[in-house]
Amino acid sequence: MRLRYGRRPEAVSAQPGDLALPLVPDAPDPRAGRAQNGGGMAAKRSRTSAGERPADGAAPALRQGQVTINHVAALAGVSPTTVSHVLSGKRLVAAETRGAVYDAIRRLGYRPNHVARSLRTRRSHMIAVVVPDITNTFYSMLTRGLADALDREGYGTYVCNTDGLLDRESKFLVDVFDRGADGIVLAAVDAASAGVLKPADMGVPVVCVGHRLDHPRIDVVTVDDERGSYEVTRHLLTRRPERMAMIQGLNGTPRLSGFTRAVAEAGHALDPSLMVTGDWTRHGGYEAMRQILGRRSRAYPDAVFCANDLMAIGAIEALREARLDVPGDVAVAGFDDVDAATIVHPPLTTVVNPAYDIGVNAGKLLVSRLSGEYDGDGREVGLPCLLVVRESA
Amino acid sequence: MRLRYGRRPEAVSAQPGDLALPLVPDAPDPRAGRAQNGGGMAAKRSRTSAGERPADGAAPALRQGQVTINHVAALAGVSPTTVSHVLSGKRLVAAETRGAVYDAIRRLGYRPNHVARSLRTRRSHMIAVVVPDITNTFYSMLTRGLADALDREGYGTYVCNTDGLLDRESKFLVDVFDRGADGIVLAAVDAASAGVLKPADMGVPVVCVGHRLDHPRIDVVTVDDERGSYEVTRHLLTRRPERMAMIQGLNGTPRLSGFTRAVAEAGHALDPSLMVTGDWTRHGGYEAMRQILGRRSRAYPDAVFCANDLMAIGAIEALREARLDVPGDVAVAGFDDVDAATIVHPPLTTVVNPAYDIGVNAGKLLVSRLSGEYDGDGREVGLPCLLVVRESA
DNA sequence: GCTGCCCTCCAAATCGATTTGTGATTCCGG
DNA sequence: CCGGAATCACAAATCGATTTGGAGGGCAGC
Repeated sequence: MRLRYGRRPEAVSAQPGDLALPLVPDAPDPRAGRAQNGGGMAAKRSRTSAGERPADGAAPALRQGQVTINHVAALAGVSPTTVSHVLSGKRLVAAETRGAVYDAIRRLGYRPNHVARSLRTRRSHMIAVVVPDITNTFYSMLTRGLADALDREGYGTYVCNTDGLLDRESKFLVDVFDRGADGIVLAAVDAASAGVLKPADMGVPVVCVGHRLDHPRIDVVTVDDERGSYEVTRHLLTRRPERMAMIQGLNGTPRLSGFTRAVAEAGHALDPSLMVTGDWTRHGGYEAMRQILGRRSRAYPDAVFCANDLMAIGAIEALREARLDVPGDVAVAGFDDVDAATIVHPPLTTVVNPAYDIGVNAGKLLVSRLSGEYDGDGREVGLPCLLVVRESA
Repeated sequence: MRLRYGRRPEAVSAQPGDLALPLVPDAPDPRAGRAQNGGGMAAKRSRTSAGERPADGAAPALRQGQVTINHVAALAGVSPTTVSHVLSGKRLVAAETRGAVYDAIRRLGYRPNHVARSLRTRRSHMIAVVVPDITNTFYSMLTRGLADALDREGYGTYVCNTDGLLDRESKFLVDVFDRGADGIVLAAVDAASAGVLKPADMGVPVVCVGHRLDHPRIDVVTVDDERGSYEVTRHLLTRRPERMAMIQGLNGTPRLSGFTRAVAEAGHALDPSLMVTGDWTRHGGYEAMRQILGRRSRAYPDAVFCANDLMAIGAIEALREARLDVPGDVAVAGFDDVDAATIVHPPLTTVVNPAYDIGVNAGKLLVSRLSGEYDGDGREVGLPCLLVVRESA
């Protein structure tokens, strides 16, 4: 008759006491629990692996004080297998035994080693987000939304800044893959990086932000930029402007096309000299506006749509310098609705680009694949962007 | 006579060709390389571990297509040990052999599994940064600086947002520890969390931002807030104001004391009703300023120092609403020099808080410990903060 | 020809967990 | 009182790398 389980040995020599994380529990002598449980079958265990090392001189003890599942098993008087099952719940374990295990865990302050677990399960519970620059409000918002969505599900967030450089982008992509990230959110400007395809083909879920990647299993979350710019342009048009201008960003098609569509619908003609390009920065917007104002023909535009708020802010600065009133002389609208949009004077009319929601949705898409709840073709979730009218237009 | 090494077998059945990351190299039949090398000692290897599994029905193949060090070894006709040594350079390997190994690596598209490596070496090459909110420019700047400094050294960055909540802070701290982070940067508001001590005591390097933690081995990077506020206050005093006000932040001593020191030095008296507290946000600054303006006594302050730029911006808004001119009626100064400081009108006089540099320095501190270059007591690096005079004061 | 050393490489143990196949009990109904 | 099902725990293999003691061949010196 075995009287092992449920009879947690009274733990004579389990020194580490009740500390949450014992400082030096290096030798919670595994044999302590063993000796008391009747010495039956448990004693015949003969593996020489960890947890058995008594205190012979050659103790490795690198990051010292590691309490392993073996220590717990020994103290609880069960096998490591059982401890694992108690923890994961993958197989039934008698209530009494379970209690003993939990007790041992508490006494030793055991914390599972995630790395070892990851190796075996091939799950790191970490996802990576690749952005051009976390310093940019849009991306930090996105990252925050993502982190919040993932945190709820027990996933951690790993961040990479590419600065929009293609080589950094692919470098990070393989790095992240090698690190065993469970999923990847790609919000880099140039999502065309061949690097993404590897992880995606290797079975790591990838969700892309913005770009629609031509891959059967990559999810995408987009915002309807085209529609947003269309709406804000239509708003500008209600002021019946004579000359519409636009400061577009480097290779930014959807926002441009929303603008042209609205203008065309209204039957306006577009003066090509009023269509200039900025580099998405505040300074770029400033320069672009100066370029517009410096044209030969003195006919100033009376409404300007900027492809993002930063450039709109720069544009307003240039206009102020030129002693032009906003919105009196020229109306200005932006895109994104960053914090700064309400800090400039006058407050910017713009379109909200729901960065936080994009992050949350990317997270959900990822989680649904990771949990196995979804496993089909690439999906696309499109987020609307709302027009918010303030004083600049 | 052994003719093994240097004689990479001509690889008859190394199907995966030259792909960088073969899609399904599940069975680059390990025995292929083996059979050709003379069948000498190599054949006597009898372990049944990975890489030996032929193609029997029960193939696990979770994240399929993993090329392991064993595959490489087999193809190169050497042992896994040798491959490892080639990769790490920890022991000499004959040039010929090395070539064969590299060749096999290339052909198979082998990439080391970081998780397995971490398990053995106890190094994850990942550090964690714990911040209140990555969305806050100060923290995203800090994170960026940190990431840049670490990236150079081959470390990745893992981000946690605590929202300033103590329980989240400690939760993340143990999470990060369990995940095997090699180091931790703690920039959370309440660095007093007992959670930090665990990792620190367990030998994981920790560097704290701002707070001076009372622990012998925790490095700290601080900025001289007190000095900064002192300087900016002195600047305000050059305008010979009658009534100085300050909007301080929740529990923010150093900035407050710099202010009081400067005021006292100038021989001014402080009206307690002109010392109010905001919650570090723009709205908080707005409310605080309204509180000041709404006092019984009609004597408006003529100079206000705000503990951060966000509150200064809010304060300016409140002043504009009250039709008070900045800096004509009242001068305003902030602290941090965020982007928005130059977007408000008038541009804000402030003190630059070198967030990026803080991050870089935190990274350096960490790296110096991780590389073993330094291993002493906790250090402290203090960064100066520069006064930048613009139009608001 | 023998000893001893150097150069290369290998076998086996190890990191700390999870996963299965299987053995041992107990509980039932027939 | 027996056979089968249900329950519970264990041993051993495994994840993919690193690490260390040692083996074997080649060569020099005596």
